[in-house]
Amino acid sequence: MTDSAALAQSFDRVVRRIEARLTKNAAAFDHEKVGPLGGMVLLTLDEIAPSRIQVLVTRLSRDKSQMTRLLSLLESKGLVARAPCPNDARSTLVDLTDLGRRRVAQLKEGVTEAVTDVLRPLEPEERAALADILGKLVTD
Amino acid sequence: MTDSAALAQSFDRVVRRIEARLTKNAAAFDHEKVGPLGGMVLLTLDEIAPSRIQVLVTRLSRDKSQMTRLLSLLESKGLVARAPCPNDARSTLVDLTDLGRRRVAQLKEGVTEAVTDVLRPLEPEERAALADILGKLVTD
DNA sequence: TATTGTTATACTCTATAACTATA
DNA sequence: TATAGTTATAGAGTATAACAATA
Repeated sequence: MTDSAALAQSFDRVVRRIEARLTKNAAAFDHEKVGPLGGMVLLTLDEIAPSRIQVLVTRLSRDKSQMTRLLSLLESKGLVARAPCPNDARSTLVDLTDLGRRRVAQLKEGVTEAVTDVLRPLEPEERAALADILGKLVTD
Repeated sequence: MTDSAALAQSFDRVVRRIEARLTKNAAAFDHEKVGPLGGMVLLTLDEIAPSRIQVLVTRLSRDKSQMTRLLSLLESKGLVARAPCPNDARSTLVDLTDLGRRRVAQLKEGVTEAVTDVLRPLEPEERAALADILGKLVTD
């Protein structure tokens, strides 16, 4: 049988290793000091912007109040911009600014380096399998 | 090619989903209110106790000061016990108490339920492959 | 009534540095 | 000198509830 609790521990350990490496080298790529969560939001926006805030909340499984605060921070640093949603006056659209796009590129380099480092023990096929399997878990 | 940044995002999303589910149902299994990190430490001790603190620090990739604080909390709740290491007077051995062992059992049920829920989209072989791959990343 | 987003508050987790004791 | 563990502090992340505006 596959022990789910053991799986949770493995997930935690792998993610913590990645986070620790990212934090250690943050000065090299997190020039605006957006932090781990800020980085995730920027990377996500790079894929799906412009995006409604609620979409970010659901996709990243974070609290909406947290997303509000974080977006205000990113906006104050000139990395993202909020605009009213034309289809629904309750909603707000968030998009990357030009500066935001440049920072995302730098962010990606740092993240790629950390992840590559942690995944080094894997064969290319295993890496591909991992990407495939994780992809199936976050389809939406 | 396999995009490492995308992989990091998938990891984050999967782990956050698990964490969110765990938090939501915490009242059902986290009777001592040890929190997510406290749960991880207890699950780890269930596998490798008695263990030196430094081993926990390395294995979980957490800061040693954080581990000190957390262990003091767990000790105050009667879940773990510290004892001097006979081989090295600088070190401290941590072990689960009987109460700690009982709590771990309950914890495992809650974690198993959350992880099983999140991994439901996977076929059994994919689940096994995931466990295998993650296992290769945390060998030590 | 339900949803979107904001504000406020309390709690948990993390990073860093300084310190003591032992190897 | 180096390692194990502790203490202290600041910063980042998270959960919860209450609120205003719109659907």
